[in-house]
Amino acid sequence: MKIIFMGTPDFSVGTLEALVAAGHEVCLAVTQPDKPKGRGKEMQFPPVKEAALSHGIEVFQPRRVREPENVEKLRSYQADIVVVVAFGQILPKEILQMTPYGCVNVHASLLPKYRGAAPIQWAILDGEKVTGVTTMQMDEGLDTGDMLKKAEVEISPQETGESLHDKLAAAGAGLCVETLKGLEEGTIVPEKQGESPTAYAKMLTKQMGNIDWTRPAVEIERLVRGLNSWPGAYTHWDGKVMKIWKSAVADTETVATTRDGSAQVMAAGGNEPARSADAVWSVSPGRVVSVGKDSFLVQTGDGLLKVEEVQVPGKKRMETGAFLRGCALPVGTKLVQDVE
RNA sequence: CGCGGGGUGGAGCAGUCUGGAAGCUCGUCGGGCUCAUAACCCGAAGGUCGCAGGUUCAAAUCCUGCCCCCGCAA
Repeated sequence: MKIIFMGTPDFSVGTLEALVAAGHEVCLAVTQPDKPKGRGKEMQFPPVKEAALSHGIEVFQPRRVREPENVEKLRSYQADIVVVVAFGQILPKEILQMTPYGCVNVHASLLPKYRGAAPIQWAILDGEKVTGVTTMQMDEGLDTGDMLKKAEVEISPQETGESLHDKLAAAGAGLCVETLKGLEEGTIVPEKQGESPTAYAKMLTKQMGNIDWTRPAVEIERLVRGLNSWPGAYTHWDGKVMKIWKSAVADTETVATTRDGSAQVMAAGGNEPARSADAVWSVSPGRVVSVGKDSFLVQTGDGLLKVEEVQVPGKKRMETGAFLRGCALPVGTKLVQDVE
C-alpha cells in the first residue's frame, strides 16, 4: 500500500521500518519539528526523521499538521492509508477521512485500557501483569476508535518502562503489518471499544518521579521500574537529588533487628532466628534503617525498600555497593520528598 | 554561547585552593585462622593521575587548548 506515516519518538521507528521491510511504499514521513535538546541546546532530529532519511523517505515537519495548506499537501500524495504511531498531534477530520483506508493507529496498550499518552509506563505503575498493543481505526476521539487487532505482551516482575517500551514497539510493528494485510484482504472485523476501565494514562512528568516515602514499598518499587529510564524516580538526600534506578521490596521474613536496633537483611539460609522487627516499623518513612554491603534499606509507609542502584548529580548510575564504597551513608539518614 | 558537577590501579572515592614520596574503602591473587564463611588476620600484584602543550629545580595539583561522562533546565 501507499502509506503516509506519522510518528515522532523511538517507539514509532520500529513500525516505520517494518512497513518498509514488508514492501509497502512509504511516500511521506510526517514528524514533529526539530527541537533543541540536551546540554548545549543543540538541535536534534526526531528519531522518525533519522529513520526516514536513512530509507530515503521524504520528511515533513509541520508545526501544526491541521493547517489547511498542510492537509492539502498530504492529500496530494494520494496515499491509500495513513499510519499513525505516537505522532504527538491531534488529527482533524479532514485527515482522518482523507484516504481510502483512513487513519490507523498503533497504541501501546490493550484498549480500551490505558488510553492516552503514556500507556506503557502506567501499566507498570498500576502493577498490571499483562499489557499489549492495539491497532485501531482512528476517529475524532482520543484513542477511542474501533479496534482492529491486538497482541498481548507479558509484564515481567523485573520489567522497566524502557524494556516494556521496546517489547511493545516491536510487537506494535508486527501487529501493524498484520493489520494492513488484514485490511487489504478484508478479513478484519473492527470491534467497538467499551468504556475504559482505567484512568486516562496522562503524560509522564519529571515530578512524578519524586518518591513519596509514605506510600507502600511495593508501589514505590513499581514507580522506580515504571519510570526507568525516563523520567526516573528520585528522592533528595543531603540537599541533592538521588535517583533510584533499581530497588526491591525487602522480604520481611529476612529482616531482623540487631542489637543496636537497626534492621539488617539476613543472608538466605542464615541461621539467625528472626527476631521481632517492631523497632523497624516505628521508624518514619524515608529513613535509612540499614546499610549493608551492596544495598541499603529505606522505611516506607508499608514495608522496607531495598535500594540496589542509584545515581547522584555529576555521576553515572551505579550499583549501590559502589556508591557506598565512596560515600558514607549513615543509618538514620533521612531521604525526603521535597527540597525546600 | 542556558546553569552546574566530574574524568586518579578492576569499582567507588580522597588528594588539587596552600606544587615537592600514589592515599582510602572494596575487588582480584597468594597465605593464615575457622566446623565453616560473603567474617577476621598477614602479604602481593595492578595506575601514561582523560589528551596535548606551557610555567617550574619539581605538576594529579598552576596556565592554555581539546576529548569524553553526568545532574539541572528545555
